[in-house]
Amino acid sequence: MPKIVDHEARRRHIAEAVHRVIHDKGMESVSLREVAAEAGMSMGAVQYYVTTKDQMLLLALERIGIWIGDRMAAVAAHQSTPLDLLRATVLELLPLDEERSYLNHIGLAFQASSVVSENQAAAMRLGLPLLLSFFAEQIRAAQAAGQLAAHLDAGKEASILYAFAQGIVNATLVGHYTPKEVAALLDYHLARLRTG
Amino acid sequence: MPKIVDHEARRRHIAEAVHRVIHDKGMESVSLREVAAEAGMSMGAVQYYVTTKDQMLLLALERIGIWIGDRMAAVAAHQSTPLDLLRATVLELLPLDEERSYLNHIGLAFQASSVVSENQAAAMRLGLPLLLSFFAEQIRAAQAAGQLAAHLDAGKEASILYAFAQGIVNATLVGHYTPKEVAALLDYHLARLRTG
DNA sequence: CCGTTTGTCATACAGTCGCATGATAAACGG
DNA sequence: CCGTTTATCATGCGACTGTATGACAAACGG
Repeated sequence: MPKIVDHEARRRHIAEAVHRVIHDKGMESVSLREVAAEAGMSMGAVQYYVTTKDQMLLLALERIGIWIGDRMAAVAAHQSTPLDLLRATVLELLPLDEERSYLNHIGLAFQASSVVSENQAAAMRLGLPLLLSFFAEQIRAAQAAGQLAAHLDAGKEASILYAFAQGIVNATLVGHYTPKEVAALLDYHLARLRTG
Repeated sequence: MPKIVDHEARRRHIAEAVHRVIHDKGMESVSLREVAAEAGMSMGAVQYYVTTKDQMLLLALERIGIWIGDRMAAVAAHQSTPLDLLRATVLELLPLDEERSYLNHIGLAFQASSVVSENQAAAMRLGLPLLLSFFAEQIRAAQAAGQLAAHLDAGKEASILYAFAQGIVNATLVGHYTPKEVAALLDYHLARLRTG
């Protein structure tokens, strides 16, 4: 068995096991043993790819970032107008189906964990500016296309839009909103930014 | 020593110790021993007031709700116009100083924990509608007073405002915004809701 | 003054934790 | 074919976990 193993695949496999444990039993019950069992491998094998628990969590966190990035890129390739793209991108961040709910669930756990672990906080901060500048860029494009009002501050609107999305995620995961209400709220907000 | 003890005070004392542990070392390192040490009492004494760990966390969570409620009530007593009150109330929820940062830090940890514990999720859901309806009421009052545009949907605006606040909290706790930027964002958003 | 309640404490329990170690086997390079 | 590298494994270690239990002291009611 040894020698010919795809390290990248193994790491991804471990990261996904961490995700499942976080989702099913919460961040507090993430342990090397639990993750190893979930991944279907021995504890020693996990340790071979990840020397410490913090490293394991960091690996899982980075993979979440990649996952989100991939989803965003996929959406970006399929939309027509800047405003459609903006709307689709925000929707992509919201827990509107099982996969997005799963992703947000894990993201929220890491958000809380990040406040206490500087490593994780740093990893978390990596993706944020990219997302914000992407939002801002799309808002400016929509303004140029006459879809959004020209007087809007694109940077601030991007921040507000992102904050809105995160807040909705929190409330929805606790069970306060239904997917339908969430989409309606986003459309209501976007409508007010329109020209006219 | 026994017999003449203020049970309520003891429970509050324990809850505050839990808060400090969550804030300083994260939710994962909350244990009966750790909390007892933080509270300056023996483990047995803690167990006398709280029979299980879940109960202890629930107690700490309820106390957070009370704390926030008290802060909101205090603010509500000191403002003049509906719009001022609305603004002040939202600001009260944001991590603009050490105490509010402390409070939000703990709240975020519970938010993540709640997704896995139904008890905590239920407790979390308790305060939310109160806050949302308070926001909506204040928005309607501001509309009646001519401070906010009459065509706004008060309910949706309340939801958006709260989501915005929660999202800003997340980003700020990870270290992305400064208090000044946060306040500027809120004012920018409120300005667009104004009459005219 | 004495029995009962109320509060506190130390300790025991079985289980889990992160991490380290040494053995073992498979595939490689020579 | 053989030594080295790569990968996996089982196991051990001390520390810590949540919970249960029994002893014990202080204050009460009668």
